[in-house]
Amino acid sequence: MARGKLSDRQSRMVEFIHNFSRDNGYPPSIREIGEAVGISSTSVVNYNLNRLVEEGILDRDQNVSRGLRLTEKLARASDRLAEVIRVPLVGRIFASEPVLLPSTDSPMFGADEAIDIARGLLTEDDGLFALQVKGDSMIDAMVGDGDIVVMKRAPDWSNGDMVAVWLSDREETTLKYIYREGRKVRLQPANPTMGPIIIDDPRTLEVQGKVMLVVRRLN
Amino acid sequence: MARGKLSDRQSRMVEFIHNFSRDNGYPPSIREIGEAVGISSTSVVNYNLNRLVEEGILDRDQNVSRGLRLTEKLARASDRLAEVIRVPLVGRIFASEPVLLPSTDSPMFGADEAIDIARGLLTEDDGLFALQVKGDSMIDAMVGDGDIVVMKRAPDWSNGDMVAVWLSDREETTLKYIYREGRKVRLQPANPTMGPIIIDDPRTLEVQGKVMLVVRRLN
DNA sequence: CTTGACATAGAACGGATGTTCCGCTAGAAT
DNA sequence: ATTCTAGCGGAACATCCGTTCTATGTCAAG
Repeated sequence: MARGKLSDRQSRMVEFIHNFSRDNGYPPSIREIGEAVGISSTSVVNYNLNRLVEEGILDRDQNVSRGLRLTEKLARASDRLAEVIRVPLVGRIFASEPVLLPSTDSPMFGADEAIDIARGLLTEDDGLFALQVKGDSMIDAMVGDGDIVVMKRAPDWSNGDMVAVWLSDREETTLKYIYREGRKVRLQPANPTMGPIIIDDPRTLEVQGKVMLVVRRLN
Repeated sequence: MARGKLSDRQSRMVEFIHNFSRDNGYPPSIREIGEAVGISSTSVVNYNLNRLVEEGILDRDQNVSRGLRLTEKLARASDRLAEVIRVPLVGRIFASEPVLLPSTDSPMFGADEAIDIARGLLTEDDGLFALQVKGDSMIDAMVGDGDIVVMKRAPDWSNGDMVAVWLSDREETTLKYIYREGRKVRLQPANPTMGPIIIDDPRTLEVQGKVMLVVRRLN
């Protein structure tokens, strides 16, 4: 798509059409577009609309009032199916306690809160749950107080995953990158200035979930 | 919704309006509705449309061609569009360079890439843009390499906001909580183990955006 | 039976809307 | 200098479209 070539007028037209359609439920007329972007002549609006059609940004229906719609990325409802995944917010995560895992059978049940995640941010959509971090104990994973961690129930992990682990001998939950190294396991903090933890006995380690996403809301 | 009271005609009208809007991107005209449901008279269509308005199923704009839209759940278009906000991903953010701000006029359409954010995660939806962090220089803000920062164009900030600032004397971009303290400005790292930076001369400080959201994708 | 509310049909009116044609200007190409 | 093209403005036109008015039929309540 050769879209860097839009003139200032054309950009404003596209933006106006988008906003108008969103606000009113139907597209603007040629004269409404003209008034919005400061064009007195309907023929000029018509001319630029046809340019936008050539650019592939717009579709038009001839001889139909308001017969235009934006294409592609600003597309309409039909393309927007299942764009949002609702992930249940099942609890909080402390350093001092194991992760409270949701019951396997009905993940949505019992959670009164949930968080919406756009589908494009996730590679999978099954077995997901979210936890809110409490306290500053996960700072070495660059995860702070109040951050939301979206995890996937993943009994079997693979090298390089960031996981939530419960270390039974230390009685501690942490978020680390995990690597298998022979019989041992290496837990690597996300903060590159910090050193790894080597777990000699893998039985003291329980992987409770694979971190898929971290979200921090401000204000 | 008290829709058991709808006549057969009115039900078909609602269904047709819904399908037509979905297929064409704009609502049907009165005559198109009439033809679809087998009504020869425009006044009868108009009459039944007004009935649907009374039922709360339809909204109409007077004297506007195709000036109607379905309300409630049938209004897929407006609902779905509101669920996801597409934020343009306008560039990357380094410690060593000022933030590349999007052109003020139409931020939506210059960027080739974009990131979807569920509406519930954001409190506002205007003037947003996203930057991908490059490098580990923002680790004191608990923001790592590859993280995506959603910002709002905000020339005027208020105490406690996390902002992206360009420090002209240090030639450095950082993410910090910002507080006005008399004539000075205090920049507080998100990491509580680190101390603040005090800026004596606010003219060496340029607030380039207010951070609304930080997203970290793993795998 | 009469009345009145409701639903429908048809026609006409006026405004809204897309289309087309003509003329003008600025700038690049020849 | 001349030609060509892209872009713009204005006006006229035919049609699309919402609105309104009148007339007709149905049906239940009085």
